[in-house]
Amino acid sequence: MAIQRYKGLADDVYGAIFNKLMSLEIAPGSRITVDGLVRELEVSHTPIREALGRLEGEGLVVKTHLVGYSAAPQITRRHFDELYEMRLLLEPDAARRAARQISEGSMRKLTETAEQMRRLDGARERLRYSGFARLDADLHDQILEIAGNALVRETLAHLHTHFHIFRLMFHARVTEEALSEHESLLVALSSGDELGAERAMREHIERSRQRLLMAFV
Amino acid sequence: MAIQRYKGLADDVYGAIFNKLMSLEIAPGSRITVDGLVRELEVSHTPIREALGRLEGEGLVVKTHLVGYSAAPQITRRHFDELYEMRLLLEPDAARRAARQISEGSMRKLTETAEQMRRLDGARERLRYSGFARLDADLHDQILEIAGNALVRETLAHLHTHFHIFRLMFHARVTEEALSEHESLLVALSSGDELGAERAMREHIERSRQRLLMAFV
DNA sequence: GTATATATTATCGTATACGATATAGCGTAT
DNA sequence: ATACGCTATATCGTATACGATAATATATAC
Repeated sequence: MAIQRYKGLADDVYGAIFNKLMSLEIAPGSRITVDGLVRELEVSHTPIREALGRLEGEGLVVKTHLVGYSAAPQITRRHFDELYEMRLLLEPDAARRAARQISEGSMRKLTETAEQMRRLDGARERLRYSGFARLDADLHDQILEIAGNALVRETLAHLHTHFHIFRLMFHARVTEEALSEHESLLVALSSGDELGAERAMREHIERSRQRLLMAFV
Repeated sequence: MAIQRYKGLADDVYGAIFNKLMSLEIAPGSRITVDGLVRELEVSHTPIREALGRLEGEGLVVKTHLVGYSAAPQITRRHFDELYEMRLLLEPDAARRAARQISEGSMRKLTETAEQMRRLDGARERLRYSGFARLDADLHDQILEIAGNALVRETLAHLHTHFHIFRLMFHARVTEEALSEHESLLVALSSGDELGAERAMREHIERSRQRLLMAFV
């Protein structure tokens, strides 16, 4: 992640609201009153409105005139499908590029992340899945970084933000399968096998889609 | 385009600043003072700050603590390459899907847009290119709409916004070539030729890239 | 008992005032 | 002549006060 310079009090407020949204302390679709935040965070209206404006620009909150702000609604099945369709277009290609030009340092970092995920195996169920989702996102982001297209990387990170709200809802036992899929992917990457990496990524995303899909039933 | 409900005065301010950015009345990288906008638009600080916050969330302006807002910097060669790389991953696939399921009404609307572009041929140079760019964007957006993935469509529309600032910079004579490329694309779409549409779209984007690339020299 | 109208409250929307910081211009010293 | 430091101004950042609108609750009439 790129370092961010301090952008004023509104920046802190932004982070506070962002965390509330990610942790589901503010449920999707529920209202967000600025007076409530004024009392809770003990700052004035202005930085709060500015932060909410930013969140609106990013699509995490919506605004209705003379009614106020509310958290963006829950992800729908349609969005879910569209997101995975888009990932399948972008990420396998990124994996192919990554396999072509991966450095030793990047490979080591990637392996370490995968190791961390494996170690999470014994942890408590709910906590485990939350941590797993975060590390999985990190691993995918690392590959996109190696692939080199910052635009694609930022776009997916942004979509991931929306998606994360959704992911936290489920605590499916998905780790073991995903671990072996990551394994195949990393093997292809380290050996510079472009087509293998592309195929492994595509399969991993398709399977991930299937695993999460069950939650919709 | 989806209809938007009125979101208050800040919404008008947002539109005003947005237009200034698109028309290059505010140059990329130049500073935007809120007091200046207060005097010019004759509204108070609050709606202006809220609008700037939203624009920041969309990445069109950047904020520096205790310095203020400024328009996002000019697009770089690197961004340009990344954008086209991403378009090549997403749009040919969209063209393929569109060819599979296009309706008669959509096809008619598409043809009409292409006709409009052809009629622009005689207009004054600068005006022509500006209008051409807008219609070209519209045509691509229509195809993405037909393809059905709203997420991809919104993402590209968003990137296009950034890109538009850049496009207006050039007034290259690119219309004639592009017109025939659109022709091939529409023929493939109307005949339901999936692979042909995909190929035509890829070629169109690649050629568009080459045409604009000259401007970087 | 239900529906409609009115009053009250909560919240958004806007404006203004004050304090803090950075930038720029000017003067002085070397 | 140049460089350093100080002062002044412009702009951001924050807080508070007031007005407008919508949602809710209550009371009255049918």
